[in-house]
Amino acid sequence: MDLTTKLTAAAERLFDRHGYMATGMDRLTEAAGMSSRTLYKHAGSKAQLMARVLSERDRRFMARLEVQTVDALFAALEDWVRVEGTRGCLFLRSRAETGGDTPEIAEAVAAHKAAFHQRIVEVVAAELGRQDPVLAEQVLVLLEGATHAAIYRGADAVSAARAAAAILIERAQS
Amino acid sequence: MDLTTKLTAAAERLFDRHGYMATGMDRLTEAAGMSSRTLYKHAGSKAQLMARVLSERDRRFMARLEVQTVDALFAALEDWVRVEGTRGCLFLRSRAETGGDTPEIAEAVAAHKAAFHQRIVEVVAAELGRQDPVLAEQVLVLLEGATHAAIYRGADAVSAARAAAAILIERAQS
DNA sequence: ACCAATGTAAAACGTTCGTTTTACATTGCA
DNA sequence: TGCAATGTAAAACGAACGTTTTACATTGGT
Repeated sequence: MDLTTKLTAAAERLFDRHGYMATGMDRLTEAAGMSSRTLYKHAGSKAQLMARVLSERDRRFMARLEVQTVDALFAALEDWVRVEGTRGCLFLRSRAETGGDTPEIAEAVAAHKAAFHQRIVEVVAAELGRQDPVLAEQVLVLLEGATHAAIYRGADAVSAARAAAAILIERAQS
Repeated sequence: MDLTTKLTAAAERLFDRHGYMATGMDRLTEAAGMSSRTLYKHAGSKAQLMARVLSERDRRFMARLEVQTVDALFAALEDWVRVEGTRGCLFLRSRAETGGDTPEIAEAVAAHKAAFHQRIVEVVAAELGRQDPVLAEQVLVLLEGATHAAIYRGADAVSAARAAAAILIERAQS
């Protein structure tokens, strides 16, 4: 495996499980199995490393949302939390940890959330055959809520959100 | 104003705006307007201070949720974000920042989220005249989702969630 | 009048932070 | 053959971390 890939994977794991600020670079060199010299050659800085973790995560997450129906969005989220666990949204968390004061991170988060919103708008439009910005906002709230409620309510939160979305969609179709 | 109160208020402001880990104790002494000796007499430690911030916030937040209807829960959240801003849930954020490894914080968060869930169950039961655990879970997801979506979608997220909840309630009543 | 409590100001504690540097080994290509 | 690139190991950088301590001022109650 490529060293940059190995580093990014190790960083994502540690930042996600223990927090961005709480993870020191020495713990990262150990987890990535490389010297700090090599780490900095590939990472640039801690903030740049986090930004790369986020854009990599955006790629993986958004790939799962390439679906045709709203219900499939929630099915995709169910798969995601089964694989990744329920620790909330790494994007919002990393931005909050840094108070929005780290440009690389703030930009990666803004890009992801814009894409996320756009995808939902598209899927809702495809399912209804027309634009419905309010319904899209409600689906976004349900997805965001499922992600964060699952932290302490478990996977039931996701299936409850899924059922709620089905009701809202059905109502909007008739 | 009491020194302990002043300290707790200053700590809540800084922890919420800049993050728990990112806020140093020197910034806290300056914001609270007291020496570090006095600060530590009242705070105990940084983690204990955060725990006190959280239980104080729990008191203020839960007081606003002493309502009779689900719609009033969302009205209360609208008021809350108008006053406190949209930076997400400080409880979930502080637990994530510490990886759940700081017992005082983890316990304060668990206590708050249990009370939050319980309150929703009660309000849903009062409105329907019967228990409905799934609907309660959906309302919880909508409240949690509104809180987090509002970070980047603004207050519209809360009113969208409010409208969605109204539909779910209406459907459950008939 | 005095003692105990409570506060300030500031230095110091040892540790850890993110990052850079020094010195050296390995490897792949011209 | 040899040089440039890429890696390791480890020490060092100054700054900042959470916390404690030293020395001193103010104040309120018996």
